[in-house]
Amino acid sequence: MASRIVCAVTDATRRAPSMYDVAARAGVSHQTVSRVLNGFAGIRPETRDRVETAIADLGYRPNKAARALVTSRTRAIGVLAPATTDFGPTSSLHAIERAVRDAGYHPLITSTPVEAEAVRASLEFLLDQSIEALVVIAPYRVVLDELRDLHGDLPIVALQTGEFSDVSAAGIDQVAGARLAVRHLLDLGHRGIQQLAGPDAFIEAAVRRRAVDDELHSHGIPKLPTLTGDWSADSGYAAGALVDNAATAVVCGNDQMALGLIHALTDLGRRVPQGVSVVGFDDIPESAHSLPPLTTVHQDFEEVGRRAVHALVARLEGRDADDESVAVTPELVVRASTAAV
Amino acid sequence: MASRIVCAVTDATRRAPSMYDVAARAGVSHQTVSRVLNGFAGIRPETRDRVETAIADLGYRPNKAARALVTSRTRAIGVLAPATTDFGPTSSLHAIERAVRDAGYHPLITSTPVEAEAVRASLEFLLDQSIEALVVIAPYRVVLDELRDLHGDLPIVALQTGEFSDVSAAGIDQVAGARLAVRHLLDLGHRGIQQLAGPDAFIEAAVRRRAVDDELHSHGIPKLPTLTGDWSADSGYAAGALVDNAATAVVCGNDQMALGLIHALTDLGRRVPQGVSVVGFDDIPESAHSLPPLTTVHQDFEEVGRRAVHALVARLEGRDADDESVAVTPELVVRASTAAV
DNA sequence: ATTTATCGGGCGCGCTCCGAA
DNA sequence: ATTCGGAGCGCGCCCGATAAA
Repeated sequence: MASRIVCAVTDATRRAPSMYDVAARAGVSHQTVSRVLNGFAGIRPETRDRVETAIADLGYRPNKAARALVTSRTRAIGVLAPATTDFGPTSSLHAIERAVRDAGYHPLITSTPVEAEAVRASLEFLLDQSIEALVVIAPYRVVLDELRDLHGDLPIVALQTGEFSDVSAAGIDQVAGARLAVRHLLDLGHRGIQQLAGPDAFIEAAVRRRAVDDELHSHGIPKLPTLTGDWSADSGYAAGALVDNAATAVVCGNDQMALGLIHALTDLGRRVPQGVSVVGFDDIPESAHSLPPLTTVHQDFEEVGRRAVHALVARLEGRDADDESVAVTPELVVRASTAAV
Repeated sequence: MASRIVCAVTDATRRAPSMYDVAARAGVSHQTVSRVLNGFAGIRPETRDRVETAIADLGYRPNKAARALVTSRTRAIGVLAPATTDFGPTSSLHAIERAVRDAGYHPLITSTPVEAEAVRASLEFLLDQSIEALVVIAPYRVVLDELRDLHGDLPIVALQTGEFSDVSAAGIDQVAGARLAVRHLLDLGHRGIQQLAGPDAFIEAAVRRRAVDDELHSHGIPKLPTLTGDWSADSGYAAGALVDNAATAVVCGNDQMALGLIHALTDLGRRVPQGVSVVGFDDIPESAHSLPPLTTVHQDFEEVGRRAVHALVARLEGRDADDESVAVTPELVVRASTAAV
């Protein structure tokens, strides 16, 4: 009893109020408080009122840790996001966080540098927080490799993984995108079509690269050496010097590289689109206002994020996901960086 | 006893192992397990080994909820980030998350649409998770308004708030940035300098706008009507039609608007920089490769994030923050969108 | 006997669930 | 029809126990 009193005094140093404090103030038992908190039926309105005002008066907030402990549920869904400022992953991230929240779960986001070590650490962290599921924005091979070793019973969904199939995935239909870009160039009469691809460490880059090659090949277009960048505008600029003389068009793995490429081409005295047509991939917001405005393959990253979460939550709640792997169809946005040959 | 057994059977359906399971397997008490877990001294190496292999064998992970419950500490730091794909906030976000983690805390990120309702909801969420501190990427007035009503004893730091002073803040020295931009133009001989500012709802936009005005005024430059955009390249494009005929230079509130503006100007037959010089703000990665490459005020968003976290953690741990409000100095990056008049 | 190293038992954190009043 | 008491979730802390020196 003495300790109780001491405790009450110590409380002056602002300990968070507990259920019992609320109960005491409302003149009910802790159980009744719990009931109104969790919206159970069978509470007399008057009692409910008393409890609710007590809650308000005390500024009481249920302790999530205690709840998680007893229910052994956290309702937390981990999100592993690459620590980049790229438009794609970032758009997806916001959409994911939104969708997770809307589904009644708590997103637990980790932004992770793209190296095995860091990915592993982030995964560890998320596991430590006892997440109930995981969504991975995983354009990188490294990330997927780490995922493989994961504890088996954690529902996982991955985004933008190309055709990777060990875990359920959502992404853009890269083959369709590549087709869109190439056909557009073909329609314009181009035959000297070169590719500036993203780094192979990105699964989507590889898929995209192959899809472009295939499409080119199936139309009997002779293959020019494939250029490779690292997604950055700088690398696109560097690639500019290597564009084949026979090329009248270049299809780029993303918009940033396309922008850099156009810059380089211009510096080199080759005009876009008069001399060389350039098509990008992604449709970042700046692309509409580059000079010339960039023709590109639009991808709805937010939609990808949303669908991924829906599939995951469906699985989590036992509902059958309509489809394990969801592919969002890209769209070609024709602007001024491409012209008839 | 019977229930115990039922429980043990039920365990086959994979309940996470507890400390007691580890203890049993290692032939020690739970207390000893706790000790090795928390790196206490006074454990015989041999005992420690036994415990550690038991942990590994079982794949045991301490239950954070239980720990949080008993220590009444979460080591979680909330991060309120705007749900945009803008370069600035995004860079800061990653830097913050990194810094928080490095300081031994857990970042709890919420990305939040920029409206009072959503901000309030995010704040509620974070508070519910009993975070120990909060870092807010708060370029918006709405966000700061919500912050005011917050429970008093939560350490808070805000980023990119202009000169806001109710909470401790970190940001770029906007006045210095504005000065850099204006002086550069002045040095180039410009006298007809117009401003394309960001929306007033963003504190930094307002600060920046006033700083530019002040600088212009103090040099006796006549004021041309200030244009306003919403940060987007589209709004910059729209503003292009409104550029004053007397203007030989425009200083823009960010790079995206500058890009849009240049696009519009070009469409309108005014060349950049020959006809009009344009300077941006931020130095987003694309700016180096726009045509013409953009002269802009570089801001180190990551540094801002890092410093904010350092200040916060210092406060959290009782160490005196060296300085309550930290300002990072911006740099002018001269490229090709500005030229002598 | 008195210290020193090593270990264990019990209590309670705030909550939800179960059975009883 | 409402409300209450008690048990226990997994863990850390306080204190006491044991063996070693």
